[in-house]
Amino acid sequence: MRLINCVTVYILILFNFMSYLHQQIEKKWQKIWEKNRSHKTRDAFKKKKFYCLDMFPYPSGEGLHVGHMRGYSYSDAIARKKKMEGYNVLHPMGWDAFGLPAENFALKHKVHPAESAKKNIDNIKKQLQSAGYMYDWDREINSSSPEYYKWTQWLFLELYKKGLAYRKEAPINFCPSCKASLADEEVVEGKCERCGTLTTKKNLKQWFFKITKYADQLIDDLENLDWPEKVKIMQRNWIGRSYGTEFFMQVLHGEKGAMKPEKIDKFTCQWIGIDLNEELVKIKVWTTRVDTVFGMTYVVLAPEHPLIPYLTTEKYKEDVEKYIEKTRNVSEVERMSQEKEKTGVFTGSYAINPLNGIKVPIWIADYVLLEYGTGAIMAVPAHDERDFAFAEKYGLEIIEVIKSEDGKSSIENGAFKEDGILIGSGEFDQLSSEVAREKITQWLENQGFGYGIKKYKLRDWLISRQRYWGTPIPIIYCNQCGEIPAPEESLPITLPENIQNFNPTLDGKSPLANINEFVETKCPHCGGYAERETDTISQWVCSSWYFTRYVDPKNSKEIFNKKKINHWLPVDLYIGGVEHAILHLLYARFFTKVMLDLKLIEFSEPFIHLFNQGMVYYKGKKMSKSKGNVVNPDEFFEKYGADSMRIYSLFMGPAEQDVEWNDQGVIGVYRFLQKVWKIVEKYQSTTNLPIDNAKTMEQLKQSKELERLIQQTIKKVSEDIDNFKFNTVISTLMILLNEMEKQPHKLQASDDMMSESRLERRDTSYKLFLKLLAPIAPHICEELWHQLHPEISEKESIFDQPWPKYDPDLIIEEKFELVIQINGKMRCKIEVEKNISEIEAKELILKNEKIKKWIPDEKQIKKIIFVPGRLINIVL
RNA sequence: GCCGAAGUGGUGAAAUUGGUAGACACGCGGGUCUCAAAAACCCGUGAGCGAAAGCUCAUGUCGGUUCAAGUCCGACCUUCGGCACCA
Repeated sequence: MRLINCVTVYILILFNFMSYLHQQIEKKWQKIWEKNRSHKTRDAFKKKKFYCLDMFPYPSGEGLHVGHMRGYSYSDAIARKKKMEGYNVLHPMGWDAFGLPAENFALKHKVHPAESAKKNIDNIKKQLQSAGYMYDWDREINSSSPEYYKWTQWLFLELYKKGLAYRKEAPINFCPSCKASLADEEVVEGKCERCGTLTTKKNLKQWFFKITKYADQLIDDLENLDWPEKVKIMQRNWIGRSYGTEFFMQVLHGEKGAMKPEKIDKFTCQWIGIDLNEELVKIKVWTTRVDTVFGMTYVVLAPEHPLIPYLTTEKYKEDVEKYIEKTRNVSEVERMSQEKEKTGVFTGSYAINPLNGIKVPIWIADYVLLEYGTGAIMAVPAHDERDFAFAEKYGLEIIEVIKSEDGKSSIENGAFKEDGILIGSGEFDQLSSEVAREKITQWLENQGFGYGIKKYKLRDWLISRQRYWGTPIPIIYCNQCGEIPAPEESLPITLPENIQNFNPTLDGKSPLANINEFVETKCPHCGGYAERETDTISQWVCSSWYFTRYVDPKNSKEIFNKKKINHWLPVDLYIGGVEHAILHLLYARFFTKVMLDLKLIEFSEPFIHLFNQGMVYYKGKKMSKSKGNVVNPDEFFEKYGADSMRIYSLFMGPAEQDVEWNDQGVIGVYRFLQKVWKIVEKYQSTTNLPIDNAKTMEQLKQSKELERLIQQTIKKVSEDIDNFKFNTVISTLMILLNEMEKQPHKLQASDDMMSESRLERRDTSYKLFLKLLAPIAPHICEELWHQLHPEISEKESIFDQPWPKYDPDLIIEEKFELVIQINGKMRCKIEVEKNISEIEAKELILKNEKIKKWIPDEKQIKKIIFVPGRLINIVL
């Protein structure tokens, strides 16, 4: 009795000693990996490469939440599997540290943004390290460090030299709360993307990048990318290419032609089509429906159209001025929210339709936008619903010029918008819309009135910000020499660090404008007094090229080494949230195309394969600390370990789908890992037991089945990881583990039913299992791997092991359950040989008692359908 | 308004791409161990009827194609994303 007690105590101690202590194991291996520099990537140009990239985070004070972890866990698992498959893997991480969020955080907490950024980076880095991701920290980059932004400035100058960076005065989106200008892409529903404040329009002289020059390439090259279709569509829509016709119309100011305007700047002239050399001014309109041109009954100009003062007659001057004043004060959102009620005012002038010489009134209305097309439209109320609504309200003429092919169209209930057959269109009558568009455009071209042209919704990218925390724009203004780029050797133009007040100013200037030591400089040309540009560069520019810097992050001589960049890029797999579908991904593609044109690189697209992981919700909402619904991974790391967290974040649901975090869910995978631990421990303790003792036929059969299951698991896990189906990867491994638990005996060479050659091709089930699990649970697998291989040193990692290959011969089942259906309903199943023939199957089932019960009379059988390897269906 | 995605147990979800609906988990119920609890382990778990074998119903709704539909086709409903007076 006492002896038994002693043994029990001993076993208990032993058992406790061997239990799964995730905290110890994870810390242990994180240290060993770091010590051995296991995650360092070396340039091995002959080896096949894999560049696996996460969207770099901005160092928020909130730290990481489990939503971030989800994406990182996917990429880490893939990177690890690729490593085991023999690829040289580049898997770096860095910080998108410049920009408004970081600056706003710093302002709120009254610290210097550089300080808070550093603190936040340290914290997040610690979190990433305790998750055990295999980032090569030697390649860490920080977009706010001078070593980095030197090259942001350098790229700016390269764009400047190419004429792709320019300054102009324009009405730009302005956030009154952030006190900064915003790019179109940063305005969502008329609100600031970051803080949600309603934006206003403000006229400022600003820097732009000529992204419109690449509009066609940016659309066309989407074709060959392995990206989610959704993102491609969003980009296509954002660029918004449409094909149409532009033509000029003569203007009658009262009875005479209108005089040409005196001062309109070059940009605007180009935009709206004013030729200052001509005596009389013309209006340029653009349309995608030139087939409806005979239905034009008026012309509309945008309220900001510069020709308005020259067109408005004395009689209407007051009305027009009032209307323009009114529209100016209406914010974007109000303009949209007014139920699209159309308003407008007549100018008193007329335009002449070049097709039929008919004069039509020129109106002003805010449903026409200056920034799109030419800021002026031909209005065809019969065939455009907006024009229809406007014409009805102001009693303008409606002339029908398109009939549907069946002649049934009617404009009584509104505009007929579809294509059809032309009527009342002179020589173009009876043509289809499609043909008419071509013919009419041709006619306009021949007469010198117009031409066919593409237009885009995309506008040039506004990159200046009136804020402190960003890359200074490397431009100098000299009274004598004008706008001068900073000389390359003067880079980086450093951001002054010792500054008291980095609050944005109200007058639309950057806080840098108040720092004389920064502003005042010498003109690189004449040596005289000059001033620096005080706006900084939007952080979206920093992140438009960061993926190239990882290949050569410490190079101080050039932006990156040519050989390295062309070896490693493009990125093979890019993982991040859909929220960057337009902004970041479009900008990064633009920069890549520019860098190609600058001959810096030899590829035209940055990211071959893009994957957007779904968002993690908590209590039905997006995670946000301010709303108090953040799941902080740190406590879960402590309680369940990084491996459990990683597995659960992959197990929650399909990778591309949004999921809801459930605190209970992680328990399931924690139990799974405990079971893994226990089984391997148990396996080890039975190592010395002679297998032959227990060798019965039943066990042999079982071990053969287990062997088959292992092979099937290798296949399924390998394929599912490649297809991002991690949720089923995990369930497959759970199934295998449950089976292994039932059959704790080992598959060994002494199992004489296995041929020698087959044994050579496989490892024991436990080792195979660990390899399959390793990419998603690296710490526990590394630990158990070493326990199973006491002979190897800590330097040899399970991740240096080759990824398991399955044996196709071993997968095939010899028997299967044949499903017997009657009229398509499953009635019973019988176990049969894998390759049972149709005739054999029929014979077999008709003899079956259960089936006989369902078929009282064999003559009733209409037909029998046999699906080999699956089922047989009897149709009565 | 236009474009896109999705609707399956109490919950997260699987489903060989037209062939056994609900794998794998969470939760819940019952049990073992314990003085007790926790943990762990075992059994059960779509709904309805039945003592049981078993049967019927069930993948947002209504139709259709098919021997066979969660999967394909048509119409509709709901939810979530994106764009939004883009001529």
